[in-house]
Amino acid sequence: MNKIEVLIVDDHQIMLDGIVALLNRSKQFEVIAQTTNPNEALELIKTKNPAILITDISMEGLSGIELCKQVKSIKPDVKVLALSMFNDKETITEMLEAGVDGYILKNTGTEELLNALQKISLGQLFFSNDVTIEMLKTITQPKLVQTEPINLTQREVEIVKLIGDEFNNAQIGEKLFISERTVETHRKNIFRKTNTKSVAGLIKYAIENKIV
Amino acid sequence: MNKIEVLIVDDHQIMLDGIVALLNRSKQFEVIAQTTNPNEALELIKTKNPAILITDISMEGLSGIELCKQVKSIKPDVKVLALSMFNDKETITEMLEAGVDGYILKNTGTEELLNALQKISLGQLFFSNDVTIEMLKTITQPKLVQTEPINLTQREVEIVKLIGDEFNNAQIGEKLFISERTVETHRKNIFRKTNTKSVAGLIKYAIENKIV
DNA sequence: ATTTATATCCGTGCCACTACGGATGTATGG
DNA sequence: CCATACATCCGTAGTGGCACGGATATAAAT
Repeated sequence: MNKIEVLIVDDHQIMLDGIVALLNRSKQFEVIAQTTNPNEALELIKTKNPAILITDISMEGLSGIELCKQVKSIKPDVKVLALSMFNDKETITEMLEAGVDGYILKNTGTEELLNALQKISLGQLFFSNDVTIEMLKTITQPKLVQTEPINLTQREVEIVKLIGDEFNNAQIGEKLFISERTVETHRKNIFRKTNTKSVAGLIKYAIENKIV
Repeated sequence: MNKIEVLIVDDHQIMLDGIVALLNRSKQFEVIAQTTNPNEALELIKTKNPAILITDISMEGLSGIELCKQVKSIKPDVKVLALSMFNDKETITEMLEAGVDGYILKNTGTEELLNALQKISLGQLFFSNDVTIEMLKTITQPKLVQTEPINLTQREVEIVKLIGDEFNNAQIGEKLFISERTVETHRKNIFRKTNTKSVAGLIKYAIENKIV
């Protein structure tokens, strides 16, 4: 059975040595190249053609995010595993957009790294638990804000939504089984409450408050 | 070593039997109760106090989503693993919001189920690869819209901004030293180009495209 | 040279929405 | 019991925006 060929880039020499030593003990993976220079890594990928690239995220010269994007554009089949100290939402989101196949934190155990490499080599994705939790927050958080600061009554929120969907007063009346006049009154009250004076302002308010 | 106690609810009897049989062979987990009725499941959780609840998502009477929410509110320590046939974005998002600890697809292998149960019992999260891919889409998709092209001319963008600032046509005309009629024409063209028919839609478009 | 996109301007008529000022019934809470 | 908030409804008057159908000038693209 052939070993899976891995390329590692990390501008911290110690970290780099550590990972290399760890993988050298593995029977499944083989480090075919290593570098502290991300630009050099890009060249190595072209020439050495590894199956997996393990990359640090914050590096001088070329960030892991940029590196990942470039790798994916020139060699889409190369799997990329991001290795980071941080698990902030922004970095994670950017890495995901860059098309990363896995993202693990540097403080996680060695078996986590091997686990990740295994999954990734099978074409699956792998994310550290902490990273998954952050992803979850990104997905659910916007929805949580929704329930917080709304002065509007339930009925008024309904009206706002329908206004947002480009319905006019008559149509809204039909949908809610109320008179067009009532809709007008709600509108009036909504504008007063939201301190807006046109549909433009209202929609901005609605979007800010996640009503639409 | 004590076995981890599991409660299973699935309104498909065959599926239920299958999972129970599978877990009965496991040395790590023990099925302490099973039911096809989600409402009964809720009662069983109160009385039997399992460590993990495995639940189907689409069930008659009480959906897995609602069940999860209720379980988490009365017994926050009970871990919930969702089992579903589908991996659509909406269901996944709803389950995440309900506070689920894991989500796997019914077509995945048995070792995936055991894997998930292990992780979850350790307080971690577990999601099937397909589910993770959907989550990824949810995170990255909204950002992709952002980079989409803007058909509007410079002048039109100015107008849109001013509309967003709640100015009427006359005021916009004053500010830009053009006739109110010209503003109206621009408006007309803007609505056509953005494929919107009211200020509401326009502002939504403007916000999505970062014009406002 | 002609088409296309842009930016400017104009008239007319209609209707949706706004402003203003009411009214009624039902909860909820002090 | 009364005040308050909410949801419902109505009339009148006025106007802002929309539809439709034009026009002119400039610049870039074909």
